[in-house]
Amino acid sequence: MKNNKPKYNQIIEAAVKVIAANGYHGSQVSKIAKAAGVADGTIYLYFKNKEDVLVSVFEEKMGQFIEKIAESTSKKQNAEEKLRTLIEMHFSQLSADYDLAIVTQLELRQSNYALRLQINKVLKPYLKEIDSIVKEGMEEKLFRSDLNVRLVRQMIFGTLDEIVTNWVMKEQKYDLISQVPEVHALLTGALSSAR
Amino acid sequence: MKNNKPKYNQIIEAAVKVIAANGYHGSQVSKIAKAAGVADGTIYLYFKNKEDVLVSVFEEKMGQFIEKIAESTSKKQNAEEKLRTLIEMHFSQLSADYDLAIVTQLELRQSNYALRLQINKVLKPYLKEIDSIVKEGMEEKLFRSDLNVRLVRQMIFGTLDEIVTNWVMKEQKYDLISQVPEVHALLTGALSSAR
Amino acid sequence: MKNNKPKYNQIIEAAVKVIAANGYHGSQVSKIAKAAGVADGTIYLYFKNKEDVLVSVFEEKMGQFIEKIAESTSKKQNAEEKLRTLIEMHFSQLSADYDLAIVTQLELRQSNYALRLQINKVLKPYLKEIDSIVKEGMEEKLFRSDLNVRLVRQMIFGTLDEIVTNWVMKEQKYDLISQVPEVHALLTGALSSAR
Amino acid sequence: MKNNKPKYNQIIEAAVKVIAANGYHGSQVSKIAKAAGVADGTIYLYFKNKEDVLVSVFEEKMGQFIEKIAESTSKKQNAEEKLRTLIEMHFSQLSADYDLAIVTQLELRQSNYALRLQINKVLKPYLKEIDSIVKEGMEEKLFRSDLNVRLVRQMIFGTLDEIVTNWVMKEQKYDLISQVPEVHALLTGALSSAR
DNA sequence: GATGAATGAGGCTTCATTCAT
DNA sequence: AATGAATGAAGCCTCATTCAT
Repeated sequence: MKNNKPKYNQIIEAAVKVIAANGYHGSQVSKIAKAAGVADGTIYLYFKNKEDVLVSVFEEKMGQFIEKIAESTSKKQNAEEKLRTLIEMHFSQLSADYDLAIVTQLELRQSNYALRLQINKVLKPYLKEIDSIVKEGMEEKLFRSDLNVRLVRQMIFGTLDEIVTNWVMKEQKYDLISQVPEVHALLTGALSSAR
Repeated sequence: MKNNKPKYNQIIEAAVKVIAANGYHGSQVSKIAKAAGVADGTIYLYFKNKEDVLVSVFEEKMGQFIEKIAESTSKKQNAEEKLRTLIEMHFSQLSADYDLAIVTQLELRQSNYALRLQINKVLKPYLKEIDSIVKEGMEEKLFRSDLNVRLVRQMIFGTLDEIVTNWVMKEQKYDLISQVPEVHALLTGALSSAR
Repeated sequence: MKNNKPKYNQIIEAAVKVIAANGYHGSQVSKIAKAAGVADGTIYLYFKNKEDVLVSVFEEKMGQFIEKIAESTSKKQNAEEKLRTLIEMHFSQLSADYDLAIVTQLELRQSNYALRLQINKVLKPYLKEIDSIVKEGMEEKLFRSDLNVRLVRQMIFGTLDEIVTNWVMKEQKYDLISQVPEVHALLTGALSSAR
Repeated sequence: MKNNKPKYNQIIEAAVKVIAANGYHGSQVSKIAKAAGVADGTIYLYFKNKEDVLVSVFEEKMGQFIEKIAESTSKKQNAEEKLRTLIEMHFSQLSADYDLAIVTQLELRQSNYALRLQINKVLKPYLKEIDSIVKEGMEEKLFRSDLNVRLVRQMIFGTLDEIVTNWVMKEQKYDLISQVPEVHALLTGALSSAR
């Protein structure tokens, strides 16, 4: 797919860099085109409009992001390990690509309501993944059996998201990955059936 | 105070309504002025510019929001009760003013980086309030003594914020306040020293 | 007259200072009012509108300017002396009041066509004064008898005006009054019947 | 050059016409664009902002104006002839393009201080040209050897400028070119070494 | 497929002037 | 006579999108 549409990927990569460097409102189509080494009009051969570029950035990047997390968690044996892996992968991937972290945590959130709905659609599989880990944990009796899955998912995602956003805004002045054990302990503590 | 600056408050109230109805990007100064029943230019007698109106909306509304929470929690005897009250007040206040919920959870987040920094400044006291509840709980031995206060605060705020945002985006199709006990159970479970 | 309308004169004096300090476009009515120690609305009790303030500044200041020149030249015996006195007075008065020089040479020229026509009207008596000196010089046979009075007046006024404007724009880095003899020599050279 | 930048020149020409017809303050960008037969935004492909359009009008037009004068004077043998040619060219060029005369003599002078400084920069070569004629005349002993070149230049430019401005304001009710001999006589009279 | 010059709608802000007190 | 809060018209500029080449 990448080799089939080299321009498409050039534009996606350029968009991430340009948005990370200039912010959402400073990322004009012409700037992205220039960074991608194509003409302005070429963008419109591969994308319906500017919003489509941004949605696609999110789709491509978060698609990979989520895929890798799912892949890693699937290798783990129980819900607690899967949750730890999910946190680890969430933090490590965004740690490894700071441009992407800026774009997903700060810049794309400045988009309008329509784009935000699209973004939510892209996140769906990630949220489903969290849901199934929670359900699995309940079945495994690792987690309390009376958990409200939706609320737990919102807690988990809200917590991770808030932590990463703070880390990005603090300009990564501390290490994100080293927080994994504590975060894992907090979240399993909330869910745990052990008392 | 309200009677001292009637126009100022008219404009703030109008801004909330207009932004809730039209979205951040659909809220032109002229629309806010019209809704407030004043001339466009009058806005600039009370605010430096459009951004200042938006910051002030957040300051005024979140100021009251936070103040009421602090007031209520201060009447409670221990950290667990304080946390429950904080959750209760957070949910009930936004439940009671759906326009405000739309504005704070969805629309004002579309603002530029500068405005977002201002918003963070306004939120500071709320985050401090959470911190002191956590610390109090640790002193009271209700919470584990080895908690990382920053992480816990990010978990609590991230969780509440994500829950409310989802509720707003789902167009309040379910009741927010009835979720308080479960959310409180989850969070205290995460923090609790009891095992 | 000054004692009869103290506010009127306060406003005129304030206008000169404000325009000299802030430039034509930086001199809002409210700034002039503040400098004069009156309310904005008070300006409109003494002047028809802002343009009327500016015209009046010019009228009052240039009225005095011209009057003093006429007074001084009238004491001189012949056209050559009168011309020297006119140059001397023109330069010395503007040298003595740098604010006024800025206002008349630079700032008020940025006004619109209508105001400029008013300004020309105010200058009329000065131009007439020049005319009569030229005519007197011709009668006295000091000047050539075939002079085109209009052209000569334009030469004299254009020369003095250009010299003062340059001096103001150079921020009075040299002395204006010491140029009088040379300027007088040039102009009388142009007019002189002696060959 | 004209064919290389057709839009650029269309806009310059349109600006002269629009300013001559509507005055400096009545010349909105949209009016200039319409007169040039381009979209408003097109202006900004060729000019940084509105001020840049006006500066460019002056640069282009006065550039040609000055070049033609320099070209003509260079063919003359002595300073007196050069001065006559300079006056002739100054008057004839502005006579031939009344729109340009209105723009340079009346409208562009209403511009702000920044634009005026730019205008002065453009005029520099013209003033230098005058200076060198004066110096040449002194070397040729046609002019007095003790002339203050700066003052003489200010006299010459101030005189010509005042004459043209009056002619424009009088709506060209008389012929400008026929005044050349008299003006030349006056100015050479001022400078002449013959006594 | 690729280009990039051209388009044109849309909104924040200033400030001279008014008028109720 | 004096105030000053309120008015509201008016214009520069950006930038997503198109389309002739």
